[in-house]
Amino acid sequence: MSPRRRDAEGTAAARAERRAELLATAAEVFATRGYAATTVREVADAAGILGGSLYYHFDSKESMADEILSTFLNEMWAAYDRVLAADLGARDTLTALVAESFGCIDRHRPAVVMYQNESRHLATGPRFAYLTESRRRFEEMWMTLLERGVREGAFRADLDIALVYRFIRDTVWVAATWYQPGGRLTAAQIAEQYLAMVLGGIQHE
Amino acid sequence: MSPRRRDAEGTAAARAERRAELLATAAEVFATRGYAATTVREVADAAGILGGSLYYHFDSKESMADEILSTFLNEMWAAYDRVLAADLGARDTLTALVAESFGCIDRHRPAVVMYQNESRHLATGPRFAYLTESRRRFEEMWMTLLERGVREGAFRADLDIALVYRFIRDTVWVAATWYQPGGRLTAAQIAEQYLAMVLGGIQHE
DNA sequence: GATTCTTTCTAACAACCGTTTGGTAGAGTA
DNA sequence: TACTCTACCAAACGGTTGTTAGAAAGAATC
Repeated sequence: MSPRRRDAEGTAAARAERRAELLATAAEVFATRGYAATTVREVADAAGILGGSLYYHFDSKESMADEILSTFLNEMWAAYDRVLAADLGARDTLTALVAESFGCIDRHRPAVVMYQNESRHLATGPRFAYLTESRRRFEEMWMTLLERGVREGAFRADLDIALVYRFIRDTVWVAATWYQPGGRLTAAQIAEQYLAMVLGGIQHE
Repeated sequence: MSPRRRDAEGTAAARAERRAELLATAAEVFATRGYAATTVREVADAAGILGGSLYYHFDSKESMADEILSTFLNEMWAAYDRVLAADLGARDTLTALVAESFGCIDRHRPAVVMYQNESRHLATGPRFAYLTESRRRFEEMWMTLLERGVREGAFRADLDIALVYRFIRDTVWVAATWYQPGGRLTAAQIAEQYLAMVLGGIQHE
């Protein structure tokens, strides 16, 4: 490994770090003000630079959203795949998936908020086709799990599976809009309470 | 009542009807494409007129959003107030509130979607202060109900009330994003399934 | 049939948007 | 000290935005 090579790697690493820094800032602003309503000048402001300077690091505003969302989704699916590979029973799989989901919210809160609010509009463009594909795979995974759970006798058979799927999906992810890392409850505690609710209901027996 | 007066009332009614028509169109477009991302020309297109013509009926794009949201919230609170006035037990009150909520989604789906997606950003302006007030009152109502339910022994006491509140709030309203009037399930059927899940849980006993 | 009133169109406006271009300060290298 | 490269600034660009003013078409009224 030549010195020239090491330098190139050093600057590449520094560059990637700055990118990640700017993306974190952008995600925060996009999440709080909304992607369409946010100007690149506002993102730059929050990062302490001028609007045009962002274009040294990124091709476009859209490519920022792209990188934010795809990074989050890749990590999410890596976590999900680990759970699925463990090959647990339906109930334990659901528990683990929910726990991982709240973990994702903890680590990628602004990205999850963006996904919730903007994915439907963004997904129309070909660049964001992976959003639609992720959504499809997500639904397939959960529906298969819920059907298996009913077959195994772990879940109630008198509920509409498609409805249960939507309820679980929505409640889990919408938590990103109010969750505060470092708040009263940790992501793990919220996951625990959430599971107690979803599995057992809120009614006193 | 003079003829002149009757005419004035007639045109005022026709005018209000046209307003409502345009607002329904606007709400639909705002809901599907997002408020900030939607141009007034797109709204006008959907209504079959030109962009500038909208300003004969409305002061601004913002005032359209205002009228859409306040109309929905007024009707929602009227329904909620009827439920609260009936003075039922905690469990029946919750059931009735959830049913009314899905009824609101059925009648005001685009407005509910808008409220979900945009209220946070809009509420920063003084014109939309009622959004914040409605949110506060909504939380107060639900928290009071849940606390009463625990006291009465209707609801489990081992759950975090604030979390249960958010859980119920979010799942109910987020249904507006996928609910289709005239679809496989009616609003009442969804409410029924939803209540079965929230009250009893999805786990087989 | 002339007049008025209602609703829409035509045509623009200033402001703002995402983006580009060319320059520059400063650190690293020789 | 001279050169290079990185990260940013300064200033502008064409296009789009919400919005406005005046004209025009058509129905209602007299």
